[in-house]
Amino acid sequence: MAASRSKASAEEPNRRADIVRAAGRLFHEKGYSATTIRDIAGAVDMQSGSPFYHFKSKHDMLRAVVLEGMDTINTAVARAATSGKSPRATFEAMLRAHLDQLLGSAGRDFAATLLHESRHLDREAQAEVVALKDGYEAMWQQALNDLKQAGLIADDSPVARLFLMGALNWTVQWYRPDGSRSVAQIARQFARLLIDDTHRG
Amino acid sequence: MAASRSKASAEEPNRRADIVRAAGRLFHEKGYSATTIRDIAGAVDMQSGSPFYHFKSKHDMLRAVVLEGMDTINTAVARAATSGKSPRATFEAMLRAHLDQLLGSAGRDFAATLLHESRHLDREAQAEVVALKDGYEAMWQQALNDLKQAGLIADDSPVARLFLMGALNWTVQWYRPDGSRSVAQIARQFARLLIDDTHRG
DNA sequence: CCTACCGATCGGTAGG
DNA sequence: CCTACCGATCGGTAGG
Repeated sequence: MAASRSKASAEEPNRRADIVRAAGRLFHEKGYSATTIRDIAGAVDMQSGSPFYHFKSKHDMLRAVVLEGMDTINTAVARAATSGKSPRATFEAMLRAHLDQLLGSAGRDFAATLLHESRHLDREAQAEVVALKDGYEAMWQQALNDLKQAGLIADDSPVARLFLMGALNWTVQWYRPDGSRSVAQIARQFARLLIDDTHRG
Repeated sequence: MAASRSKASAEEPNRRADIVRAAGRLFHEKGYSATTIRDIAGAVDMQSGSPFYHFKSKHDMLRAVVLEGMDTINTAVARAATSGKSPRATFEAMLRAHLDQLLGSAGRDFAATLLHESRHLDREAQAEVVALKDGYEAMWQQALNDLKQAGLIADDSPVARLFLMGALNWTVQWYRPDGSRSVAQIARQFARLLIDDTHRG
Protein backbone atom coordinates (compact mmCIF):
# COMPACT_ATOMS: atom_id res chain seq x y z
CA MET A 1 0.00 0.00 0.00
CA ALA A 2 2.90 2.29 0.70
CA ALA A 3 4.79 1.13 -2.37
CA SER A 4 3.64 3.11 -5.34
CA ARG A 5 7.20 3.68 -6.52
CA SER A 6 8.94 0.46 -7.36
CA LYS A 7 12.46 -0.49 -6.35
CA ALA A 8 13.21 2.13 -3.72
CA SER A 9 16.76 1.13 -3.06
CA ALA A 10 18.44 1.54 0.31
CA GLU A 11 20.83 4.30 -0.68
CA GLU A 12 18.18 6.64 -1.98
CA PRO A 13 16.31 7.85 1.05
CA ASN A 14 12.58 7.33 1.15
CA ARG A 15 11.18 10.82 1.45
CA ARG A 16 7.64 9.57 1.74
CA ALA A 17 8.53 7.59 4.85
CA ASP A 18 10.33 10.65 6.21
CA ILE A 19 7.15 12.66 5.83
CA VAL A 20 5.05 9.99 7.53
CA ARG A 21 7.45 9.88 10.44
CA ALA A 22 7.57 13.66 10.83
CA ALA A 23 3.80 13.92 10.49
CA GLY A 24 3.35 11.26 13.13
CA ARG A 25 5.58 13.09 15.56
CA LEU A 26 3.86 16.42 14.98
CA PHE A 27 0.34 15.00 15.04
CA HIS A 28 1.23 13.37 18.36
CA GLU A 29 2.77 16.51 19.84
CA LYS A 30 0.34 19.16 18.64
CA GLY A 31 -2.63 17.28 17.28
CA TYR A 32 -3.74 16.94 13.68
CA SER A 33 -5.59 20.24 13.37
CA ALA A 34 -2.88 22.30 15.00
CA THR A 35 -0.18 20.83 12.77
CA THR A 36 0.36 22.64 9.49
CA ILE A 37 1.69 21.37 6.22
CA ARG A 38 4.48 23.90 6.69
CA ASP A 39 5.38 22.27 10.03
CA ILE A 40 5.69 18.89 8.40
CA ALA A 41 7.53 20.16 5.34
CA GLY A 42 9.96 22.09 7.52
CA ALA A 43 10.67 19.03 9.64
CA VAL A 44 11.94 17.17 6.58
CA ASP A 45 13.56 20.21 4.94
CA MET A 46 11.10 20.67 2.17
CA GLN A 47 9.19 23.66 0.88
CA SER A 48 5.58 23.94 1.89
CA GLY A 49 4.16 22.72 -1.40
CA SER A 50 6.38 19.68 -1.74
CA PRO A 51 4.65 17.18 0.56
CA PHE A 52 1.78 17.24 -1.94
CA TYR A 53 4.03 15.51 -4.41
CA HIS A 54 3.86 12.48 -2.08
CA PHE A 55 0.35 12.88 -0.63
CA LYS A 56 -2.72 14.31 -2.20
CA SER A 57 -3.93 15.95 1.00
CA LYS A 58 -3.25 16.47 4.70
CA HIS A 59 -5.93 13.91 5.45
CA ASP A 60 -4.03 11.42 3.37
CA MET A 61 -0.95 11.95 5.55
CA LEU A 62 -3.03 11.30 8.64
CA ARG A 63 -4.34 8.13 7.07
CA ALA A 64 -0.80 6.92 6.40
CA VAL A 65 0.24 7.62 10.00
CA VAL A 66 -2.79 5.94 11.52
CA LEU A 67 -2.54 2.85 9.32
CA GLU A 68 1.14 2.55 10.17
CA GLY A 69 0.22 2.66 13.86
CA MET A 70 -2.51 0.09 13.44
CA ASP A 71 -0.30 -2.20 11.43
CA THR A 72 2.70 -2.23 13.74
CA ILE A 73 0.74 -2.77 16.95
CA ASN A 74 -1.36 -5.42 15.27
CA THR A 75 1.70 -7.29 14.05
CA ALA A 76 3.51 -7.09 17.36
CA VAL A 77 0.59 -8.32 19.45
CA ALA A 78 -0.36 -11.02 16.96
CA ARG A 79 3.14 -12.45 17.23
CA ALA A 80 2.87 -12.50 21.01
CA ALA A 81 -0.59 -14.05 20.85
CA THR A 82 0.60 -17.00 18.80
CA SER A 83 3.79 -17.70 20.70
CA GLY A 84 2.32 -20.95 22.00
CA LYS A 85 3.01 -20.33 25.66
CA SER A 86 0.61 -20.75 28.55
CA PRO A 87 -2.44 -18.47 28.66
CA ARG A 88 -0.89 -16.38 31.38
CA ALA A 89 2.51 -16.03 29.70
CA THR A 90 0.86 -15.33 26.38
CA PHE A 91 -1.29 -12.65 27.96
CA GLU A 92 1.66 -10.95 29.58
CA ALA A 93 3.58 -11.05 26.30
CA MET A 94 0.63 -9.39 24.59
CA LEU A 95 0.52 -6.69 27.25
CA ARG A 96 4.22 -6.07 26.77
CA ALA A 97 3.88 -5.93 22.98
CA HIS A 98 1.00 -3.48 23.12
CA LEU A 99 2.76 -1.23 25.60
CA ASP A 100 6.02 -1.40 23.68
CA GLN A 101 4.34 -0.04 20.59
CA LEU A 102 2.41 2.54 22.57
CA LEU A 103 5.27 3.81 24.70
CA GLY A 104 8.46 2.88 22.88
CA SER A 105 10.27 5.43 20.75
CA ALA A 106 9.83 3.40 17.58
CA GLY A 107 6.07 3.43 17.42
CA ARG A 108 4.57 5.78 19.96
CA ASP A 109 3.93 8.67 17.57
CA PHE A 110 1.99 6.41 15.22
CA ALA A 111 0.11 4.67 18.02
CA ALA A 112 -0.77 7.87 19.83
CA THR A 113 -1.99 9.45 16.60
CA LEU A 114 -4.08 6.35 15.97
CA LEU A 115 -5.64 6.66 19.41
CA HIS A 116 -6.26 10.38 19.48
CA GLU A 117 -6.55 11.74 15.96
CA SER A 118 -8.51 9.08 14.11
CA ARG A 119 -11.67 11.09 14.35
CA HIS A 120 -10.21 13.59 11.89
CA LEU A 121 -10.02 10.95 9.18
CA ASP A 122 -12.58 11.09 6.42
CA ARG A 123 -15.42 8.59 6.57
CA GLU A 124 -13.76 6.13 4.24
CA ALA A 125 -10.46 5.92 6.09
CA GLN A 126 -12.29 5.76 9.38
CA ALA A 127 -14.13 2.64 8.25
CA GLU A 128 -10.81 1.15 7.21
CA VAL A 129 -9.42 1.71 10.71
CA VAL A 130 -12.52 0.40 12.46
CA ALA A 131 -12.29 -2.84 10.52
CA LEU A 132 -8.66 -3.33 11.52
CA LYS A 133 -9.42 -2.41 15.12
CA ASP A 134 -12.19 -4.97 15.31
CA GLY A 135 -9.74 -7.67 14.33
CA TYR A 136 -7.25 -6.38 16.85
CA GLU A 137 -9.72 -6.40 19.69
CA ALA A 138 -10.84 -9.90 18.75
CA MET A 139 -7.31 -11.10 19.57
CA TRP A 140 -7.63 -9.65 23.05
CA GLN A 141 -11.07 -11.11 23.48
CA GLN A 142 -9.65 -14.52 22.65
CA ALA A 143 -6.84 -14.06 25.17
CA LEU A 144 -9.36 -13.22 27.88
CA ASN A 145 -11.48 -16.22 26.94
CA ASP A 146 -8.41 -18.43 27.29
CA LEU A 147 -7.60 -16.97 30.71
CA LYS A 148 -11.13 -17.61 31.88
CA GLN A 149 -11.03 -21.15 30.54
CA ALA A 150 -7.86 -21.68 32.52
CA GLY A 151 -9.59 -20.36 35.64
CA LEU A 152 -7.28 -17.35 35.91
CA ILE A 153 -9.89 -14.61 35.63
CA ALA A 154 -13.53 -14.43 36.67
CA ASP A 155 -14.83 -12.13 33.94
CA ASP A 156 -14.02 -12.34 30.24
CA SER A 157 -16.92 -10.24 29.03
CA PRO A 158 -16.55 -7.48 26.42
CA VAL A 159 -16.70 -4.89 29.20
CA ALA A 160 -13.73 -6.56 30.84
CA ARG A 161 -11.87 -6.28 27.55
CA LEU A 162 -12.74 -2.59 27.24
CA PHE A 163 -11.68 -2.08 30.83
CA LEU A 164 -8.30 -3.54 29.98
CA MET A 165 -7.90 -1.65 26.72
CA GLY A 166 -8.62 1.57 28.56
CA ALA A 167 -6.05 0.91 31.24
CA LEU A 168 -3.49 0.06 28.55
CA ASN A 169 -4.17 2.97 26.24
CA TRP A 170 -4.29 5.47 29.07
CA THR A 171 -0.63 4.79 29.83
CA VAL A 172 0.12 7.22 27.03
CA GLN A 173 -1.10 9.96 29.38
CA TRP A 174 1.18 9.22 32.29
CA TYR A 175 4.11 7.03 31.24
CA ARG A 176 7.45 8.81 31.11
CA PRO A 177 10.43 7.07 29.47
CA ASP A 178 12.72 8.51 32.12
CA GLY A 179 10.43 7.46 34.95
CA SER A 180 11.05 4.79 37.55
CA ARG A 181 9.05 2.01 35.87
CA SER A 182 10.00 0.12 32.75
CA VAL A 183 7.45 -0.93 30.19
CA ALA A 184 8.03 -4.58 31.10
CA GLN A 185 7.40 -3.82 34.75
CA ILE A 186 4.17 -2.07 33.96
CA ALA A 187 3.05 -5.00 31.82
CA ARG A 188 3.75 -7.42 34.66
CA GLN A 189 1.92 -5.31 37.19
CA PHE A 190 -1.08 -4.96 34.88
CA ALA A 191 -1.19 -8.75 34.51
CA ARG A 192 -1.14 -9.14 38.27
CA LEU A 193 -3.97 -6.67 38.70
CA LEU A 194 -6.22 -8.76 36.49
CA ILE A 195 -5.06 -12.26 37.34
CA ASP A 196 -5.68 -12.92 40.96
CA ASP A 197 -2.97 -15.21 42.27
CA THR A 198 -5.38 -16.83 44.68
CA HIS A 199 -7.05 -18.34 41.66
CA ARG A 200 -3.94 -20.23 40.68
CA GLY A 201 -3.19 -23.85 41.33
CA MET B 1 -14.16 32.94 39.25
CA ALA B 2 -16.98 32.85 36.74
CA ALA B 3 -18.81 35.72 38.43
CA SER B 4 -17.36 38.96 37.21
CA ARG B 5 -20.81 40.45 36.71
CA SER B 6 -22.75 40.67 39.93
CA LYS B 7 -26.37 39.71 40.48
CA ALA B 8 -27.10 37.85 37.26
CA SER B 9 -30.78 37.29 37.84
CA ALA B 10 -32.60 34.21 36.56
CA GLU B 11 -34.72 35.94 33.95
CA GLU B 12 -31.80 37.56 32.12
CA PRO B 13 -29.99 34.72 30.43
CA ASN B 14 -26.32 34.25 31.16
CA ARG B 15 -24.69 34.54 27.78
CA ARG B 16 -21.28 33.73 29.16
CA ALA B 17 -22.52 30.38 30.40
CA ASP B 18 -24.15 29.80 27.02
CA ILE B 19 -20.81 30.34 25.34
CA VAL B 20 -19.03 27.97 27.71
CA ARG B 21 -21.62 25.29 27.07
CA ALA B 22 -21.46 25.69 23.30
CA ALA B 23 -17.67 25.78 23.35
CA GLY B 24 -17.62 22.61 25.43
CA ARG B 25 -19.83 20.79 23.00
CA LEU B 26 -17.83 21.91 19.98
CA PHE B 27 -14.42 21.27 21.58
CA HIS B 28 -15.64 17.78 22.43
CA GLU B 29 -17.03 17.11 18.96
CA LYS B 30 -14.33 18.61 16.76
CA GLY B 31 -11.44 19.31 19.08
CA TYR B 32 -10.13 22.68 20.21
CA SER B 33 -8.02 23.52 17.18
CA ALA B 34 -10.66 22.54 14.65
CA THR B 35 -13.31 24.63 16.38
CA THR B 36 -13.49 28.24 15.26
CA ILE B 37 -14.73 31.27 17.11
CA ARG B 38 -17.31 31.56 14.37
CA ASP B 39 -18.56 28.03 15.18
CA ILE B 40 -19.03 28.97 18.82
CA ALA B 41 -20.57 32.36 18.09
CA GLY B 42 -22.97 30.84 15.60
CA ALA B 43 -24.06 28.18 18.10
CA VAL B 44 -25.28 30.90 20.47
CA ASP B 45 -26.55 33.24 17.73
CA MET B 46 -23.87 35.85 18.02
CA GLN B 47 -21.65 37.56 15.49
CA SER B 48 -18.09 36.37 15.23
CA GLY B 49 -16.58 39.20 17.23
CA SER B 50 -19.01 39.06 20.12
CA PRO B 51 -17.62 36.19 22.18
CA PHE B 52 -14.62 38.43 22.84
CA TYR B 53 -16.84 40.66 24.89
CA HIS B 54 -17.04 37.75 27.38
CA PHE B 55 -13.62 36.14 26.90
CA LYS B 56 -10.35 37.70 26.03
CA SER B 57 -9.21 34.82 23.84
CA LYS B 58 -10.09 31.39 22.53
CA HIS B 59 -7.65 29.92 25.04
CA ASP B 60 -9.62 31.60 27.78
CA MET B 61 -12.78 29.84 26.61
CA LEU B 62 -10.95 26.51 26.73
CA ARG B 63 -9.81 27.30 30.23
CA ALA B 64 -13.38 27.99 31.33
CA VAL B 65 -14.60 24.71 29.84
CA VAL B 66 -11.80 22.65 31.35
CA LEU B 67 -12.15 24.19 34.81
CA GLU B 68 -15.88 23.60 34.69
CA GLY B 69 -15.19 19.94 33.88
CA MET B 70 -12.63 19.62 36.65
CA ASP B 71 -14.89 21.30 39.16
CA THR B 72 -18.02 19.27 38.52
CA ILE B 73 -16.31 15.89 38.52
CA ASN B 74 -14.33 16.82 41.59
CA THR B 75 -17.44 17.89 43.47
CA ALA B 76 -19.44 14.82 42.48
CA VAL B 77 -16.75 12.32 43.43
CA ALA B 78 -15.86 14.13 46.65
CA ARG B 79 -19.47 13.86 47.77
CA ALA B 80 -19.44 10.12 47.06
CA ALA B 81 -16.10 9.72 48.82
CA THR B 82 -17.37 11.22 52.06
CA SER B 83 -20.71 9.47 52.15
CA GLY B 84 -19.61 7.46 55.16
CA LYS B 85 -20.46 4.06 53.76
CA SER B 86 -18.27 0.97 53.72
CA PRO B 87 -15.08 1.08 51.64
CA ARG B 88 -16.64 -1.06 48.97
CA ALA B 89 -19.89 0.91 48.77
CA THR B 90 -17.97 4.18 48.84
CA PHE B 91 -15.74 2.99 46.05
CA GLU B 92 -18.64 1.96 43.88
CA ALA B 93 -20.36 5.30 44.53
CA MET B 94 -17.19 7.09 43.42
CA LEU B 95 -17.04 5.01 40.26
CA ARG B 96 -20.63 5.89 39.51
CA ALA B 97 -20.07 9.59 40.17
CA HIS B 98 -17.00 9.72 37.93
CA LEU B 99 -18.74 7.87 35.10
CA ASP B 100 -21.89 9.97 35.47
CA GLN B 101 -19.92 13.14 34.88
CA LEU B 102 -17.91 11.60 32.08
CA LEU B 103 -20.80 9.96 30.22
CA GLY B 104 -23.94 11.81 31.30
CA SER B 105 -25.40 14.53 29.13
CA ALA B 106 -24.91 17.20 31.80
CA GLY B 107 -21.16 17.07 32.02
CA ARG B 108 -19.65 14.95 29.31
CA ASP B 109 -18.65 17.81 27.01
CA PHE B 110 -16.73 19.49 29.81
CA ALA B 111 -15.18 16.28 31.07
CA ALA B 112 -14.19 15.09 27.63
CA THR B 113 -12.64 18.45 26.81
CA LEU B 114 -10.76 18.28 30.09
CA LEU B 115 -9.39 14.87 29.19
CA HIS B 116 -8.50 15.50 25.58
CA GLU B 117 -7.88 19.18 24.99
CA SER B 118 -6.02 20.30 28.11
CA ARG B 119 -2.73 20.24 26.28
CA HIS B 120 -3.84 23.26 24.27
CA LEU B 121 -4.06 25.38 27.41
CA ASP B 122 -1.33 27.91 28.00
CA ARG B 123 1.29 27.04 30.58
CA GLU B 124 -0.40 28.95 33.36
CA ALA B 125 -3.83 27.36 32.97
CA GLN B 126 -2.21 23.98 32.56
CA ALA B 127 -0.56 24.31 35.96
CA GLU B 128 -3.92 25.27 37.42
CA VAL B 129 -5.47 22.10 36.06
CA VAL B 130 -2.61 19.88 37.17
CA ALA B 131 -2.97 21.14 40.73
CA LEU B 132 -6.67 20.35 40.76
CA LYS B 133 -6.07 16.96 39.19
CA ASP B 134 -3.51 16.05 41.82
CA GLY B 135 -6.11 16.66 44.50
CA TYR B 136 -8.63 14.65 42.56
CA GLU B 137 -6.35 11.67 42.15
CA ALA B 138 -5.46 11.81 45.84
CA MET B 139 -9.10 11.04 46.61
CA TRP B 140 -8.88 7.93 44.51
CA GLN B 141 -5.60 6.93 46.06
CA GLN B 142 -7.23 7.17 49.48
CA ALA B 143 -10.14 5.02 48.33
CA LEU B 144 -7.73 2.35 47.13
CA ASN B 145 -5.80 2.52 50.38
CA ASP B 146 -9.04 1.96 52.27
CA LEU B 147 -9.95 -1.01 50.11
CA LYS B 148 -6.56 -2.57 50.72
CA GLN B 149 -6.85 -1.93 54.46
CA ALA B 150 -10.17 -3.75 54.36
CA GLY B 151 -8.54 -6.64 52.53
CA LEU B 152 -10.61 -6.15 49.39
CA ILE B 153 -7.79 -5.55 46.94
CA ALA B 154 -4.23 -6.79 46.78
CA ASP B 155 -2.57 -3.77 45.17
CA ASP B 156 -3.17 -0.13 46.07
CA SER B 157 -0.05 1.26 44.43
CA PRO B 158 -0.05 4.36 42.23
CA VAL B 159 0.12 2.16 39.16
CA ALA B 160 -3.06 0.44 40.29
CA ARG B 161 -4.69 3.85 40.57
CA LEU B 162 -3.52 4.83 37.08
CA PHE B 163 -4.75 1.49 35.79
CA LEU B 164 -8.18 2.31 37.17
CA MET B 165 -8.24 5.91 35.96
CA GLY B 166 -7.38 4.69 32.49
CA ALA B 167 -10.17 2.13 32.43
CA LEU B 168 -12.60 4.78 33.65
CA ASN B 169 -11.57 7.57 31.32
CA TRP B 170 -11.43 5.29 28.31
CA THR B 171 -15.18 4.69 28.59
CA VAL B 172 -15.56 7.98 26.73
CA GLN B 173 -14.27 6.15 23.66
CA TRP B 174 -16.79 3.32 23.64
CA TYR B 175 -19.79 4.13 25.80
CA ARG B 176 -22.98 4.88 23.88
CA PRO B 177 -25.96 6.38 25.73
CA ASP B 178 -28.31 4.24 23.67
CA GLY B 179 -26.29 1.08 24.25
CA SER B 180 -27.28 -1.94 26.27
CA ARG B 181 -25.41 -1.02 29.46
CA SER B 182 -26.30 1.72 31.90
CA VAL B 183 -23.68 3.82 33.60
CA ALA B 184 -24.59 2.25 36.95
CA GLN B 185 -24.13 -1.22 35.49
CA ILE B 186 -20.72 -0.34 34.14
CA ALA B 187 -19.70 1.08 37.51
CA ARG B 188 -20.78 -2.11 39.26
CA GLN B 189 -18.93 -4.30 36.80
CA PHE B 190 -15.78 -2.21 37.12
CA ALA B 191 -15.94 -2.60 40.89
CA ARG B 192 -16.25 -6.35 40.51
CA LEU B 193 -13.27 -6.50 38.19
CA LEU B 194 -11.05 -4.94 40.82
CA ILE B 195 -12.52 -6.36 44.00
CA ASP B 196 -12.14 -10.06 43.96
CA ASP B 197 -15.06 -11.63 45.76
CA THR B 198 -12.90 -14.46 47.01
CA HIS B 199 -11.19 -11.91 49.22
CA ARG B 200 -14.34 -11.14 51.08
CA GLY B 201 -15.49 -12.53 54.42
C1' DC C 1 10.63 18.62 -5.59
C1' DC C 2 10.77 24.17 -5.84
C1' DT C 3 8.71 28.79 -7.00
C1' DA C 4 5.14 31.55 -6.74
C1' DC C 5 0.85 32.05 -5.72
C1' DC C 6 -4.48 31.68 -4.78
C1' DG C 7 -8.87 32.01 -2.31
C1' DA C 8 -10.52 31.04 2.04
C1' DT C 9 -10.46 31.41 6.65
C1' DC C 10 -8.56 32.33 11.03
C1' DG C 11 -8.28 34.87 15.90
C1' DG C 12 -8.75 39.13 17.31
C1' DT C 13 -9.73 44.41 17.53
C1' DA C 14 -11.50 49.44 17.07
C1' DG C 15 -15.23 52.01 17.54
C1' DG C 16 -19.46 52.45 18.50
C1' DC D 1 -23.06 42.96 21.69
C1' DC D 2 -22.70 44.38 16.34
C1' DT D 3 -20.20 46.29 12.24
C1' DA D 4 -16.45 46.29 9.70
C1' DC D 5 -12.21 45.10 9.28
C1' DC D 6 -6.99 43.62 9.77
C1' DG D 7 -2.78 40.94 9.25
C1' DA D 8 -1.50 36.36 9.38
C1' DT D 9 -1.83 31.94 8.04
C1' DC D 10 -3.92 28.02 6.09
C1' DG D 11 -4.33 23.81 2.60
C1' DG D 12 -3.60 23.28 -1.83
C1' DT D 13 -2.21 24.06 -6.98
C1' DA D 14 -0.03 25.41 -11.65
C1' DG D 15 3.84 25.20 -14.03
C1' DG D 16 8.03 24.04 -14.40
